[in-house]
Amino acid sequence: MTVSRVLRNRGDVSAGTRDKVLAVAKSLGYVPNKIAGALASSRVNLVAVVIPSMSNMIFPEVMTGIGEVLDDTDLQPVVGFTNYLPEKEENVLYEMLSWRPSGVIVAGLEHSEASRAMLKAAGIPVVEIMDVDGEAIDAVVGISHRRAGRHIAEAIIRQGYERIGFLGTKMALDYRARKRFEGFTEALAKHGLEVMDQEFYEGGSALAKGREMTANILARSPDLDFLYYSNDMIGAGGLIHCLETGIDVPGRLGLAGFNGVELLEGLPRRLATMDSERIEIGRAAARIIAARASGEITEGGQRVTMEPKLQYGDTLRRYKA
Amino acid sequence: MTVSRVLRNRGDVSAGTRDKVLAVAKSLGYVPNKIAGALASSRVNLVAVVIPSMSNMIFPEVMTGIGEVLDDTDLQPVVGFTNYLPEKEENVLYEMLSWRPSGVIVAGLEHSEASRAMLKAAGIPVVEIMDVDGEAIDAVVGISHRRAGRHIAEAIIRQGYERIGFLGTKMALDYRARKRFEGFTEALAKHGLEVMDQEFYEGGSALAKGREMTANILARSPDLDFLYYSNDMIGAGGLIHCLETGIDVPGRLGLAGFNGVELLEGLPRRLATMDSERIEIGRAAARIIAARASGEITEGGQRVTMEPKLQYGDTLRRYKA
DNA sequence: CTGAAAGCGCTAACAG
DNA sequence: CTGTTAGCGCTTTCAG
Repeated sequence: MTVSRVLRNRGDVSAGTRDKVLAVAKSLGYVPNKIAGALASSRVNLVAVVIPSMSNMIFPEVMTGIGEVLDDTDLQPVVGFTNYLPEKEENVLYEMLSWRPSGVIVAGLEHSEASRAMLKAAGIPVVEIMDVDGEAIDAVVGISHRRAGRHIAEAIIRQGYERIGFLGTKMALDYRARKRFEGFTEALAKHGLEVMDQEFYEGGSALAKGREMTANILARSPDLDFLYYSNDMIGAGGLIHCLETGIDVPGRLGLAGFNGVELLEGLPRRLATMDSERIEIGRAAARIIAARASGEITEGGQRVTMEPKLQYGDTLRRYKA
Repeated sequence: MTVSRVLRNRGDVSAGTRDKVLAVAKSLGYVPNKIAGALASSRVNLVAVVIPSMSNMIFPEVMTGIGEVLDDTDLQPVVGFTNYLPEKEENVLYEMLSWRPSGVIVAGLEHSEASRAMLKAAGIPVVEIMDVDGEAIDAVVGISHRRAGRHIAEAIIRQGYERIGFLGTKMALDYRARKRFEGFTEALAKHGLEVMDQEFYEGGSALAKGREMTANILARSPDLDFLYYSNDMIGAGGLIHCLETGIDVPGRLGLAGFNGVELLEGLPRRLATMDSERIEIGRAAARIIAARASGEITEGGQRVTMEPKLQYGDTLRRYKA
């Protein structure tokens, strides 16, 4: 039909006919059927976004970044949650790929063989996000968590701390947290140091857990002079504990977290942290998908490595700069 | 083909043929094309979720609830963001409805005429969430924000506070915040009281803004004896300000927020608040969609009103209970 | 510039 | 139990 041409303002149609069609369409409350359209044209304006969950404050921000840039295109995000479970990821991917999306944005570089195979076979742009330490399927955008861990360890050592404790989550499948930890201990080892005590948690309010864990670890190992937290929320909990119990921070005890969550900016003291560039990662990933979906870019395999800056805040700098 | 039957394990197929088909499908890395399937069967396992944004901590939790229950079904969420803009909502809805989803979950009861018309004409379950104060298109699940505002005002008055200040956001289009405020002032009026001073913000870190606004309003109106915040984050900022400056809370000054964000549970003192039941709202909405999509329930128009409880925390109770 | 016709890859109904 | 057939509502190509 000519109608199709009008609705997609494609091809030459006389102004008269166009107006007529538009009028009728509106009066009928006509909503096109993209399913049929997609089937016929094999073009789908959906972008699959596969992330672990929505409940940890970091992925919502990634989504915000993605949403921002897709907004300027005709692409729409479809989200799926994996709960950090590889089998779940596989299902979700299968499900989503069966809609033949224009691209896939997936968190992490660790996937089951089947997932990798599907992604490779899909023939669409795939952007793995958050992490760059590993082998990518196609494009990647993220930070090096290993490097981030090293980086902070070095800063801690440089400030003269040497009895270091680590507090983190129990998440066995959080590869990024693990890589940070590996980079961290590796850098300590280079200076002949090691983590002297550790404490893990799961579930519950991170802030409260952070207080609790900090109290625990200090009770057990009172001579620690630095606590490295795997995320800012528990770090903030630790900071609150120290403020309440009058521990001299950063003199007697230094603290650092990870993520750079803006949300904590109003605390009495700023926790040392490292920005994980979440929004920017979302934006960059979406930009790659958009550019490739529109044919603006044809090659794949782009690598975008963000360089998170260490923010000393008020809990890491022992010596005046 | 019989193949179709196997892949959807439908109809009677002999075990032998089934296995053969499955084997071939796997070896080929076959991923079905849901577009064609949907077109042929006019069944789509997508649920449209239309929310303002992902950046305010409340919608991610709603998504979590939705994701949780859809997980046990074969339904998948597709999200669209409106940024609190009615025209944007209209576009997003149009876009999503053109995929003929099995249901729509949309935040709020306020929509453009066109949006309402589309939703009504779609012939699929529509669940409006968050708010129940207004006329629904089909099903609703949420809380009464007006009632929540009244409720907290009454509690404040009961505790003997009477010089009350309000701190909130500038969001003209946040109808729910406005309804809370209306309920709040209405209840005050009933007792011959009114809001004595107000302060608004936009953008930035809510915690930091809360501190700043609290300092401002108290500088301007030092005789206020209660501050009601439109959300917990700015409320927490206010609480921190009070703790730092040594203001007696809740003796000389009472504080209350709104939302019940679990995240703040580790603060030195618990802010009075009211749980907005976000996860539960997400779950209930998804349950309605799931039940109706599966034909388990046929009638529409269900109304689920959550009853948020007032949590006194440590900043509202002046008198011993 | 506008119409007609042929599919897109599947499901549903119907025969065998 | 298994094969065949006719669409689903569009886009695309090809004639007018």
